[in-house]
Amino acid sequence: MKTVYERADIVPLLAEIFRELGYEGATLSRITERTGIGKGSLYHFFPGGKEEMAGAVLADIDAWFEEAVYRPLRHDDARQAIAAMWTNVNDYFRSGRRVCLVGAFALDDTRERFSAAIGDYFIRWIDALRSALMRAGCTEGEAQTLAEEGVCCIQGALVLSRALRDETVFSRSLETLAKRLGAATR
Amino acid sequence: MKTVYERADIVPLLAEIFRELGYEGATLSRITERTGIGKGSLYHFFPGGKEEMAGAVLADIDAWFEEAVYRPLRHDDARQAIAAMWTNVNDYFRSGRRVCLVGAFALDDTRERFSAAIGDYFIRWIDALRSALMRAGCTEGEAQTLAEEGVCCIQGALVLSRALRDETVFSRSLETLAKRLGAATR
DNA sequence: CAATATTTGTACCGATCAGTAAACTGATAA
DNA sequence: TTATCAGTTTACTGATCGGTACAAATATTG
Repeated sequence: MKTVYERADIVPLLAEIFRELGYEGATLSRITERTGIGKGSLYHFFPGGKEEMAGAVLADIDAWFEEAVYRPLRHDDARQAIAAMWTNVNDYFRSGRRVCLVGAFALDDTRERFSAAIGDYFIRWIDALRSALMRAGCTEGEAQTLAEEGVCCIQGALVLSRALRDETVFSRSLETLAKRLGAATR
Repeated sequence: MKTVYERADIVPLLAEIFRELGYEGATLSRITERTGIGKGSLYHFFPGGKEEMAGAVLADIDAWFEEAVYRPLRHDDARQAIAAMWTNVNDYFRSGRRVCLVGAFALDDTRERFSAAIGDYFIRWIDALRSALMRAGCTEGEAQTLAEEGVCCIQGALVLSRALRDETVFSRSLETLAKRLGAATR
């Protein structure tokens, strides 16, 4: 019996492990242990080792957000895209049970390895949200402040709901946020 | 030449290392390398090893917040204590250049080791802030929401300002937050 | 001063780390 | 059938991991 993978199947598995254990905590042996994928296969797909694995995961996450969140915010109906963001984000982060890997990497030394990817992810999120807010009627300054605040609170809510082991904190924060941004665009 | 430490001198040094490298990233050899304190001394003061070191750091952090933030929020003049919180927190986190170790631990597997300490820290922060808000004139529900939101945004601002390498994000978030809580209490 | 207790430096332990090498498997296709 | 090739398994490397043992150095006390 021998299971055959391709790169695209492995990346989401790696993502979940990095999320749970962090970059330093995700050792090669724990990865093989949790996925059943041997070192040989891992190094076959990611010759650059752990760093390339994490890089691929970050790129995958970025691509998902680009398509599901940023692009709609930039190009679709503004109010609709913002509303979709709340539900997409709540689903994606599993009501706070799942962590934002980009945010987690930003907090420790791992930031130095992936500085560009981490900065980009948040810059583009804030920019996209600001764009939607302006199209929905905010001034540029107001939109910038609210966009920053929105992304900021999402990250904080992930920390807080995990710390308190209370997923209602996350969903509740999103609702409060949705109301505030909604009030500013009508 | 031989330097002699006591436990109380070592804990803040450890704190800075755990902050920068995270729990898994803070290896014994990196600790001795950055502090100049040998393994012999470390295990003399912390027989429980790395886990006891991190525990001592968390207790130290908790004690600082209890005295500088929570107690004033619970017992001193409410408006004054809240105002002091913003400046204390901004200084403590060095305008976002320094990370909240408790929040960082909450994001990965390290949470399992220090679950109680992590939960307590945030519970008590939120409770203390809610107490002050109520004494300043908020209803209980309003105070609870605002307190949660305050702590939540501080954590998010730390993530965001580190990710963007922009400390103005942190200070700006605190100002926005201060205004919102100020408006709710007059 | 001498005796005792505390603190530190060094050498070491087995386990695990990231990474390498190469034999092996199974499918595709000439 | 045979050659090729992507992918897997296994065994291995040297380095580093957290932790221990203990003697040397220093403080403290008598």
